[in-house]
Amino acid sequence: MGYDFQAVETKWQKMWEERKSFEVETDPGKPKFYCLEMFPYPSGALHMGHIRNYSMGDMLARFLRKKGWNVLYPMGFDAFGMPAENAAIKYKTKPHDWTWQNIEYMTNQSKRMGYSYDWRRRVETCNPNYYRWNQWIFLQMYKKGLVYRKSAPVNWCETCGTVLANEQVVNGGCWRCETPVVKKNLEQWFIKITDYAQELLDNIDSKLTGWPERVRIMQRNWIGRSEGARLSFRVDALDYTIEAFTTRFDTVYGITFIALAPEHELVKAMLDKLPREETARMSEFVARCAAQSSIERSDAGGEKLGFKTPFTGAHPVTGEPVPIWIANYILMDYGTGAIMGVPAHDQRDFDFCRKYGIPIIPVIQPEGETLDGATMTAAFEGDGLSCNSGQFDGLPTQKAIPAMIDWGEKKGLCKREVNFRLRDWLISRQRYWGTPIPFVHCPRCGVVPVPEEQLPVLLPEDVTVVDVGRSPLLDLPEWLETACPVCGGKARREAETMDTFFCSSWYFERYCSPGFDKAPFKTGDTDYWMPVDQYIGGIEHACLHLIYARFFTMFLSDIGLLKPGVREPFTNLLTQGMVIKDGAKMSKSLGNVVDPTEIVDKYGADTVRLFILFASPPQNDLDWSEQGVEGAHRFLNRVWRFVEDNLESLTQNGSERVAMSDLSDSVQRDFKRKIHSTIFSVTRDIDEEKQFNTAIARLMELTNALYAFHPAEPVGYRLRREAVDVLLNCLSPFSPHIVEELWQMLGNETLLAQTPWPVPEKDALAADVVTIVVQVNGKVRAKLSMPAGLDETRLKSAVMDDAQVKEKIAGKEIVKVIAVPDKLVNVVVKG
RNA sequence: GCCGGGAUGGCGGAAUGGCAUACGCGCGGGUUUCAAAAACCCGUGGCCGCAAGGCCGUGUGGGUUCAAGUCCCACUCCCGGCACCA
Repeated sequence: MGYDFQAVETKWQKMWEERKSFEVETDPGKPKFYCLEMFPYPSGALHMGHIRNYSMGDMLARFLRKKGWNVLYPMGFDAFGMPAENAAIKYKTKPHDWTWQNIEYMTNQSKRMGYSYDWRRRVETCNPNYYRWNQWIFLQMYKKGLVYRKSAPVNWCETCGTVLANEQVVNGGCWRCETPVVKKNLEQWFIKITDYAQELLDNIDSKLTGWPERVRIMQRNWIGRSEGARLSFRVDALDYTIEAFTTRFDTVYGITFIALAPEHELVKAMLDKLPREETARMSEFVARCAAQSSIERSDAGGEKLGFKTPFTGAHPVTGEPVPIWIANYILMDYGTGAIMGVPAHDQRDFDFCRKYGIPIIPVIQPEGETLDGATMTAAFEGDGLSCNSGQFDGLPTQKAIPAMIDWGEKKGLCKREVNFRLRDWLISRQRYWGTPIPFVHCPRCGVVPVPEEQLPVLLPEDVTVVDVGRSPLLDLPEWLETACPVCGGKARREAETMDTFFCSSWYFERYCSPGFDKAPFKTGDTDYWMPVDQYIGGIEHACLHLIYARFFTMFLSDIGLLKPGVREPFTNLLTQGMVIKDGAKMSKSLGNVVDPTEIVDKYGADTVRLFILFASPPQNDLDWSEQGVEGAHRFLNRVWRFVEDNLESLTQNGSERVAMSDLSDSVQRDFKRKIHSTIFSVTRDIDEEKQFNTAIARLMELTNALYAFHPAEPVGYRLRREAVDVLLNCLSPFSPHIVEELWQMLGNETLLAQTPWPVPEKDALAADVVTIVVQVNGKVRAKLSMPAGLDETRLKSAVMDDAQVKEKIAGKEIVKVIAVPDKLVNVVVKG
């Protein structure tokens, strides 16, 4: 059916490649535009979500090229990760082989879609020429004091003797043997991303103005800054000072208990001091908390568990003894792992105290109420007037907070502090298929970095993965055993690898100079290309990837690799919605997956690209409909047929334009206007609104107008040729192959991909005649054709003189007449 | 619970406070055909009416305005994020 899209698409893909149409170079003489999509994991094949993402990016890249920008538009693969290890076991292959096979397959899929990437710049993160720079950057971070080791819990299966990723924990058990998963502490590698928390937060307001509001809010919440004070409780019996953070120092007089996280270091010290029986009970409680999954622990509705210790701490202000409890709802990884308990003004503390019979003392009274600790049914967390708070009684909350902290600081009772919800980044993974962490464990010198000149620490490729949990590196003594870079003695390599988010935090800088072997990238290239002007990808990366990449850019700028002005990697961000079918996200488990390759075979890449951009605005979810695909295909056939059927008259009438001023026939003038208003709207929809669906709708309208226009004289034929030129030009970013073929059929020797984007003629945008809507009391009563450009007064009198209008308002008193030039007149009447 | 976003024909969706439903899908009718496919043409929010025309209509209830899908207030439902964060 229709045109031979197979032949056309293959022909032009070959042509673009031969002519190197999309290869770009750093050229400070030209204005640059960096258009980037989130690179895929090479899982086997591109899915519809990828196709949607890349069809948007390619359309923009092609559009911007035609607008005269020097466009960097690259593609690569985020190629390390656990699925390769699973696949290696399943298919009895090697992660390396499986990954590279997928990379080649997916590259070919992309080429078949006609995406205009500069393929010379392809980056694969599993390539040693890439990951050696991961290692190098990691060492720079180490030098700057941003890398540290700390013991942290991992999911552990006793039966398999392995570490499990969060996704491998199913209902609290191992995904293979169902053994309950336990937390086990391991020494792990961390990066101090929290050093950048404040800048990461500040730039959201000042620099990320081209990002969707929703992502900015998500990042703000993720970073989670809160201002407050740190205070301390002296525990003489243990010669220890408990530190706690609070945002409500104004409630300090309402403290009735102290609560520690079960993992708090003081808990261990207590165990040493207590009699045996007490120790047993306490250990048992701590073990019970530890057995709770992190999900149970962090469930707001979950039961609060507490254990009263025989110790007390001194109230920071009054010095009175305050009982110390251990509670499951206190988290070790936020604040200090200890809190001041103020049940009257914190719901969690309130629930805890009601359960365990701890006294409740209100220190804030809401307006028009008097709270009584004995009868309260819920904590009061709002603002009110302080009470039971010494000299601060009667102060409203918003004043009490700063006043009491000022006073506390002067007296040495507390210290202003800012806390972030953002955690340091745990980057070590107990896995094989990743970037080896460039460190060596020496029995004499400790943990020492591999010298830069010895990089890369190569990841052995010829390995057999037998068990997902156990890294094969541990069974490769020839790789594991090495010489200590400091003392030269026998030492062991770090066998853990980096989180793959590390790889994806700077790949866009690598694209600027992909082959460079002296540094991660050439500064001259990044100075020109960075930052990315338009980034496109899924919303699911709103917090992790998009924060890590921002942090990397700040760091690389701090060490002078990126110019100081580049603090943020992505100026504009577009987050596309999911591809939905039958009401759910396409997924293998639901069996509603549509394979892009099959659809491309059936309808061609041009059709798929067009449908996917037409079916919904970019941010929305897209409902997959094969009937919709047929509609898009029908449209392209209509365009093809028009050119083919009228080829003779179209080629005989050259493309020199007819000026608006030379047209007198109203049908011709309207048609000319349709052509130019189409250019205007399509340009605006793509460039400013990022509403690709409406841009395509306008092109469909132009095509409809083209079929409806019947040229009679030579001027008409020239106009029709102008319309076809504009249509093909504006359609080319969306469906690039078919239009290239039609363009050639029309006798052009240039590539449409390199033909400048059309500019609308100003005088072809203004209308001669407009339809004036006439309303009576806000209801449409007539539509009148009027010459354009009448001012308010003349419009009013013209409308009021109209016989039809006179009839509608006959016998009624005119109260008021509102006129909007070229649009509408509303007559307000009474009676 | 908190923070966002949303709700428009049978469906996807369109509408700088100014003609609600552009464009596409689907559906109905027709042309062409031996027949079908493809293509083309016409119609397509609901109700009343032979018609002209009228009334109603953008989740619900109020408000502002000459005029509200659009702005304001309250609510319902759906989606997303965060969630015992001290």
